Amino acid sequence: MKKLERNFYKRSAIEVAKELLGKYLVHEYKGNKLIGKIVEVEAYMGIEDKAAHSYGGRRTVRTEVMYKEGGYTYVFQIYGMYYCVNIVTSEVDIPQAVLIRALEPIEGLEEMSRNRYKKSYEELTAYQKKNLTNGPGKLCLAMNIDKTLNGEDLCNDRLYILDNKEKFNIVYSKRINIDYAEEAKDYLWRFYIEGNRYFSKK
DNA sequence: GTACTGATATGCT
DNA sequence: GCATATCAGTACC
Repeated sequence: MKKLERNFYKRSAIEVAKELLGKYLVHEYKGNKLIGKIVEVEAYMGIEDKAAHSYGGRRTVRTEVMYKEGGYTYVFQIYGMYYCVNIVTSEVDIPQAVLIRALEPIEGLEEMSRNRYKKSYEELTAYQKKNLTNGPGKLCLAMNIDKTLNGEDLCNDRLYILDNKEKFNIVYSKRINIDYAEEAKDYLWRFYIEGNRYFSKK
């Protein structure tokens, strides 16, 4: 499989979001290689999207990286305890991003299990196995993604995405937990792979 | 399986 | 001060 290149990311968040489904997110560190298949995403369309951190052109230390060209990560901390990973898309000064909401664990399950529960994979209950990476905060823990990876270039070798040609149906639905976003909360900007058991929520 | 609660960084008013 | 792009633990079906 081939690593996705810069041009893949330099399009609107909605286009990139749909095409990210089924692709492999890879994190290499300290001799570990963790891989998860992207099964659920949400598009955040920047300036015009009330749900986006960059709505109305808001620009702070936290949101700065979204103003870069596509192909970088935007990692932010939420509720004081958890991280969420986004993929920055589009061009410079167009602050769009795709939130990764769920992964299917592919490689490095033992390491993911230790990152999440401090236990080996064999010791996990069925419930814990299913919950390894099926939510934005959970997958960050499992993949060992934190603030130090904010602004990381996905065209490097530390964190990147592999292409994958797989056929599946894409389900369109409303985004999660953005009730404050008025009319924007009803936009169908959340996409997931139909029938995959590792997505976060109906 | 659902319902409730608490943890607490960042940016806004 | 207050709200948020969340999750785990507990209690109860």
